[in-house]
Amino acid sequence: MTIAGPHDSPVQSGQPPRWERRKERRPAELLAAALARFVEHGYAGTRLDDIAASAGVSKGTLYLYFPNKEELFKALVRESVVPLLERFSDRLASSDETGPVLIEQFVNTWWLEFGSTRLAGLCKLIMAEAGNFPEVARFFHDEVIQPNNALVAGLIRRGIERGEFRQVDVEATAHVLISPLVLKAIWAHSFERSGIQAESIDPQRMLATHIQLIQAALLPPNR
Amino acid sequence: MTIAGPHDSPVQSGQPPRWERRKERRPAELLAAALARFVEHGYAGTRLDDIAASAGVSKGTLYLYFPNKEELFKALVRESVVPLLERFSDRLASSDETGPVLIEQFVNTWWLEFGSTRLAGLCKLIMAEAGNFPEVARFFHDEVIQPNNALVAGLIRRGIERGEFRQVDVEATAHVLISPLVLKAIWAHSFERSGIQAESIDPQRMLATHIQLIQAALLPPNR
Amino acid sequence: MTIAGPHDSPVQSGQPPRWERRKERRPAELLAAALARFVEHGYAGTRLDDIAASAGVSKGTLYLYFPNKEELFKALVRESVVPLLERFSDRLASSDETGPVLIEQFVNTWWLEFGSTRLAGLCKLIMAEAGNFPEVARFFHDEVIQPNNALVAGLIRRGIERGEFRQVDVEATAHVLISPLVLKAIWAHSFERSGIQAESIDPQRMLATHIQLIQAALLPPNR
Amino acid sequence: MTIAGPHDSPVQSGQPPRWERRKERRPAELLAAALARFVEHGYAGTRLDDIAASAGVSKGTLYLYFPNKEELFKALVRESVVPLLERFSDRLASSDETGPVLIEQFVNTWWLEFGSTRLAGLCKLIMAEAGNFPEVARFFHDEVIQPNNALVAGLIRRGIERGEFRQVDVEATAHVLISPLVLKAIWAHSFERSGIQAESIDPQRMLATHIQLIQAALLPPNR
DNA sequence: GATGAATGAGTCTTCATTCAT
DNA sequence: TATGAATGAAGACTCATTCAT
Repeated sequence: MTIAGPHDSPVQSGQPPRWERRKERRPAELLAAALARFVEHGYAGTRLDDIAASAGVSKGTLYLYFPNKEELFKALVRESVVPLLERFSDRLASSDETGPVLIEQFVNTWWLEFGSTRLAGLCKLIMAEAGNFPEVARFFHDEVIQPNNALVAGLIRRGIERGEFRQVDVEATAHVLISPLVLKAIWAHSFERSGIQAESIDPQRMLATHIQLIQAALLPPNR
Repeated sequence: MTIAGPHDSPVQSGQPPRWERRKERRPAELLAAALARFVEHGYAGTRLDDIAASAGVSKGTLYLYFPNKEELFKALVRESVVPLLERFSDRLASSDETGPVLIEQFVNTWWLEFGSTRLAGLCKLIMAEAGNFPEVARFFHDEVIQPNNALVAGLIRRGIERGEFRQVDVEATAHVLISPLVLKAIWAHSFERSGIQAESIDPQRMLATHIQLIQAALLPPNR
Repeated sequence: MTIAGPHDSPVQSGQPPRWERRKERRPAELLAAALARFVEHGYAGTRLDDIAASAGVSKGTLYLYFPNKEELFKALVRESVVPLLERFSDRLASSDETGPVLIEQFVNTWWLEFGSTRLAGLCKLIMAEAGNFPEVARFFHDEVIQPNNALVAGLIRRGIERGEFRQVDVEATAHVLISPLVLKAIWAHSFERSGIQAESIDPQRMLATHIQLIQAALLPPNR
Repeated sequence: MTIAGPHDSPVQSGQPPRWERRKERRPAELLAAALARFVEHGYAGTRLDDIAASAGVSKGTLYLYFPNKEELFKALVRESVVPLLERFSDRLASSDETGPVLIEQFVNTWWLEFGSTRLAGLCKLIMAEAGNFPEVARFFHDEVIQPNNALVAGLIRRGIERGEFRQVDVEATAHVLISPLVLKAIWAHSFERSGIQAESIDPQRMLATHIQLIQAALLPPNR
């Protein structure tokens, strides 16, 4: 994450540059604190006081970096989205593995790098606030969900073209493929956070099954 | 209690009365209005004034039926859940169709009777508010999600026992089977509500694909 | 207490008149309930709902007899005051006992007929609400307190004239004489109501001492 | 904490700041304003808006110092009581004057330092609200009234032991001695505040008479 | 008359935002 | 910069009052 302050303070000569970096990191720290709070309590349910406290600064400091709560929220989404975008595309697009292997890689990588991180809460958050912040929802959809779907669709389409997968509705299949990942990630930030883990299934176990099922489902009717 | 639509008072011609008594129907009307508002704006983001207005009553009237906002919310969940519980279990459990057909029936019925209704928003709502209302989340999990999972798991297990399905991790497969349904239902109340329907896939199309895929995935390896 | 309704319902011939009296008594019952509530919780702290409930009628019924809360309160004071006015004056003014005996009679009678009754709470109530209802306070002062003081002052003045008491500041002495009675009566509706009775002194004991002290204090410097 | 008068900010010339920090003095100022308002209108009849306005701050500021109206009220009683406690005890307990002189001193001091101050209204207030705040009433009784009674009882008992006073019921006499003081103090915050001063007697005049009477009443029967 | 459901102005309380320090 | 005291608009909730039944 590369969130920089609005001003780059001129480094005093002789000063150890390490301390300057602290100031540059402030906004990112604030956004991290905000993400955690927003995910847990929702937008309206989160007080700026809480965000400030959990970031270890005073309430007023937030206003040095963000003009108001709404902009803080939007910045949060914007900045959090950037790293998501760069994660998979390159890696998977240029891989020369076979379709089934690519699917396995995608599922595992997605979970590892997104589903299991606190960023997954972002997805829940945005869905919950879509009614209040349509532009944010659109932004997230256009920048994250749509590309992600396209990526998966690409994998499947490539597999079909190569004869590794049977003919299916590519877009619909992409949705089906992604759904268990997304839902499990969201789940982790709602029910499972609230101590409801009894019957909850271990993600690895579910993902392994999911991979097997989807691979079997896509097997071409060869022979 | 079935949550009714809002306000259709058969006012006789003449001067319209400033208000009228509807002790019986009121609670359901209020809950219906509350559901719509809560789903759209979240718990904290919804004003009681709005709920009241959208139910066609004044603010004070809400307090005749519910002691406060939180109890209104809990009542909403409680009352909405009851009809959900009775929907599928009986029908599917006693069916004598084959496994693949049962799955198709389940998916279609689930979508028809839950996923495509406004009650689906309840799921999103509760997930969003799980952090603020753990008891509500637990209630919903115990009364709706868990039984639903068990129902699906039962279908799969029966299919395996009958040799209609191959051996799989039953619970994990149930999750995988349900996820696209749930996510699509949630989706409908977030992104798609916000006018983001461009790339959105028609539910029927996705569900049809989902059914095909899961049926294929569960096909026993015989022959 | 002779509180009558605003309308005297014409007695149907043949009807047992006892039942009609019920309706006539309504307002008095309502005022009695109101007095108890107002004394306990103050004017603003008392809900009309409570008064109605404690009188065994519905809220709306109050409005059949009193136009609003304030008028109910004023009626309460007005009606309660009437019996107070007639209590002592005649009896004591026309007595031919000696001064010390009259004082003893006054103290005991006052306590018996006013201080120990629920009407004593009225005094506390009016004092508490004097800031909000100056007219009521003035009314009570002019109709109750002032005459009462005058009565006591008259007793003392007569005693002095007869040589039963020594020369004193008559009005000031009247105040001193009445104060312990009033304060004890008020006390009974505040601290002692709240379960604070531990160190509280039995009224009879205090009054007996009070009588002795005031008699001794007024003893003429005879011999 | 001594409850201070309201607001005398030494604003420098130039543009007056919209508000200024006074973390130290604020609580006392707020309590002073609250006392005045509560005494005049009672607890329920006082709006926090009014207290704030009369303290020269905004409504929200009250909540920086007190969590809610009830706690503000309790803090008011608590803080106001402390100075009362320290007023008389030391002075009178260690005096070596004779009994009659001590009584005169007590009456005059009590009036000067309590009865004639705005704190006297506190007594009326607490009596009026005893029904709604029993704990407050008990606190006030235990911390103020009871010690005060004990102090007076001590004076009388000492006088009896020294032969300066005749044998009397000590506790009852203490009540009788204090009553005119308390009632006059309460009076000043009810009827006399409402412009009913016509027939009201000057406190000095009444207290002088009270002192004479009680001294005469306690005179030992010797000689 | 009597009831109590419905109303809405009025209060308490919260919290995003400002600004003196 | 950073702080946190102060603000005031907004929202939850109450309750005197009205009015359909």
